[in-house]
Amino acid sequence: MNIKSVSAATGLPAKTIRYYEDVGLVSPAREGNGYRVFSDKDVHKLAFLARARSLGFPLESCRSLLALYDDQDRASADVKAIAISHLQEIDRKLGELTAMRDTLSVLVRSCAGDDRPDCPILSDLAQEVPQ
Amino acid sequence: MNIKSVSAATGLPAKTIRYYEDVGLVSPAREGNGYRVFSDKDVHKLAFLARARSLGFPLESCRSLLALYDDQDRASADVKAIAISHLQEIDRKLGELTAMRDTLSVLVRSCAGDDRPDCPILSDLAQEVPQ
DNA sequence: CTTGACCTTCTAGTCACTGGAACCTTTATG
DNA sequence: CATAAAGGTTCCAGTGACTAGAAGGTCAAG
Repeated sequence: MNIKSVSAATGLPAKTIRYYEDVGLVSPAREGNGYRVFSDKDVHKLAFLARARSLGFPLESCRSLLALYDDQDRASADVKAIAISHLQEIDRKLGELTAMRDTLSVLVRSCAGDDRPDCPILSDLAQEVPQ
Repeated sequence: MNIKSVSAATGLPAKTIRYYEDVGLVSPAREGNGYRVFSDKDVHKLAFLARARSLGFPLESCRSLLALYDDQDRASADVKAIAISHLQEIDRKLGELTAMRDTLSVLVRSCAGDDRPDCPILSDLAQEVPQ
């Protein structure tokens, strides 16, 4: 299987697959012409990575998760710990974004959005007393 | 006012203030010894940037917002347009993160988190049929 | 005179790709 | 058989917004 087919099979861009090889996440074999050849195992690994990335795991966590997947003697606690710490990070970001959203939507609602210069959004940013 | 005081006044790290000068967002004067001297105007600009960044505006939007703030003939519609587009981006990210969170929290709840290897989190990532 | 707290510039690293250039190989078509 | 299109390769540079660290200059206090 060459890179284009793997890209189609996993949904990962070819560039990304090459990048994953660069950082040692997959090691496809090579044909005589230099082309990468992906085994079913490689493809499965890449699909795993695609799924893990789609859940927002950082690449280094993906690497750990892959290693745990390969380790028949793993403890599910180790997997869960990675997932929980990622969940906490997501919650942190959600909190941040929600706070931004709340402030911004109030500001947007209060701005006339016409051709006059008065603007509560700018007043807020400039930390002026609202007139 | 030198960089440390400005940092204290705005909450921005000195490194960040230098970076903002690098990319042309502020242009503090220089003393004979090469030290930056920040006017009240500079400090106000940096406080504006700090506030806009804390609402998640990209630096280039901050640049536009600063320009609009300086332009007495602006239309508030232009400011509002930037804010609305940022709000949409935030909503997009919130949607993404919420979807991740939903999936992940289900997976985390379903994982025993003990010393046994069975793990629904890994099963999901490997796209296996849950046993 | 020295110490310590400032300040400066410069380079390189972060994260996870992505774009593009320059070039090679294979396959299909006239 | 020539050629063109569609695949493949490597390598370099850029993204955003900083941040770490090195090497060194300046200034005020004791």
